Amino acid sequence: MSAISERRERERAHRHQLIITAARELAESEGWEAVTTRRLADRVEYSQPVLYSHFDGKDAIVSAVALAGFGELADHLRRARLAATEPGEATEPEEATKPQEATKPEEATEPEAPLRAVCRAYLGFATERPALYQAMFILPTDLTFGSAETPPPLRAGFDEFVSCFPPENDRRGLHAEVLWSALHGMAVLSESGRIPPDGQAERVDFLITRIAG
Amino acid sequence: MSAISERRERERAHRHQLIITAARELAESEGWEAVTTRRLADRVEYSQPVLYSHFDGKDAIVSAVALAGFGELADHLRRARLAATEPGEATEPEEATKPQEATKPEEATEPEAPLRAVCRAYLGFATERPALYQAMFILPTDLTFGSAETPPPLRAGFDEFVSCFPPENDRRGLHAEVLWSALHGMAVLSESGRIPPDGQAERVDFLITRIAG
DNA sequence: TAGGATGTCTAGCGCTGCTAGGATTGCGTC
DNA sequence: GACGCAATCCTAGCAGCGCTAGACATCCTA
Repeated sequence: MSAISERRERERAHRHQLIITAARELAESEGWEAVTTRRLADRVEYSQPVLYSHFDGKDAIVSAVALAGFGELADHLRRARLAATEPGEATEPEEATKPQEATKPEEATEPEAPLRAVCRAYLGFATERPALYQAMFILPTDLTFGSAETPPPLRAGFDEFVSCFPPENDRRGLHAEVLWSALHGMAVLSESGRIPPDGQAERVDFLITRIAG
Repeated sequence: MSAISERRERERAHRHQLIITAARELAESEGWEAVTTRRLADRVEYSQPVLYSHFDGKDAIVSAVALAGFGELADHLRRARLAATEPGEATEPEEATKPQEATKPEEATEPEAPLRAVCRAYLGFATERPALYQAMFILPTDLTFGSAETPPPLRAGFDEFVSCFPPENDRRGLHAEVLWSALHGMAVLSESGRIPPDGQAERVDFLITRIAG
């Protein structure tokens, strides 16, 4: 009875992940308004009620996608930052695929290189995965941020911003909050066309010179 | 036939405004998810199809509320800026109600006083009218921003940010974009609890010192 | 006063998120 | 090896959504 229930639990976990993946793919290809419980059930080849045996509702599914997104974002930012601090000395087990926003080698000598790399990586993440970013920051989710039970991935991303500032800076947290706010604002305002999307590089340059100084 | 059709057009315009006002009030008291076409029709004491004789759809109603919001925001920012530049010399026809975020008199001598006043006014606007702000920046609307037919109120608000920087600054536009982005990011991230809402004042202080310098 | 245009409402379509209740499957026990 | 039970899954349906076709009433014009 043990082995059997173990197998079932394994299958259940697999299906749980399948739902999350299907929701994300559907959102990335057709937008979140196309992600309905019926279409999602169709895609995972189960009936609608199965979704509700895994999640409390649609918002919980979006939250699960968003949570995975925060994990990816933290990873993305961390790689960019490490690649910009000490090239070749990264503690990563293997090379893996370097983020597209990796800074050029000569920039690594500048003190604000990690900051620049993280900013570019953040905006790159937002523009390349708009649906995922939307789930993380715009759609209503069940995720709680400020409290004790905040999931680790949510903190990890923010910590990457904090790590861009020297440890002796006793207002790192504040600086990271403002930096994050500015980047998020730039991401969503340019995505919706409220500021010209072309000027993103110029804006982030200006932001870095002012924040880092 | 002229007087009659004029009266009808007047009534129609009045009802048009009534719908917008009702939608806004309903959203501000119960949130946008409570604004359904049925409830809205109930509130204006007409049937549903009447709404569609005034607007192309629900999004268009939200857009109308948002557009009014942009007008109010521009006005709000302008008052704050003028009150901070030259107290008593404002070209306003009358005193009217001064915005709550008006700076203290002694701040008016500082060069970045208008900037500070506008920033505070902006964040005050966002926190005091969350539903309106949501319609303007988060909900899907029909409004177009970057093009030639962009409604004037949408430009007016942005221009207030530009006016915070000296005319000889040839990168005012860029600075305004970054400033706006940062404020918008702070507004939405603190509203959703992603950054602590309490630290807003500290953050805006830091932002101003870095942006103005 | 009849005709016609204008304006409004009733009723309903296809969709949404979500759920109750029954059918089916497969394990554990006698 | 057959049976009872429990877990699993699906069919069918609810209330509500945005939106609209077509009937009805109302009012101005001739």
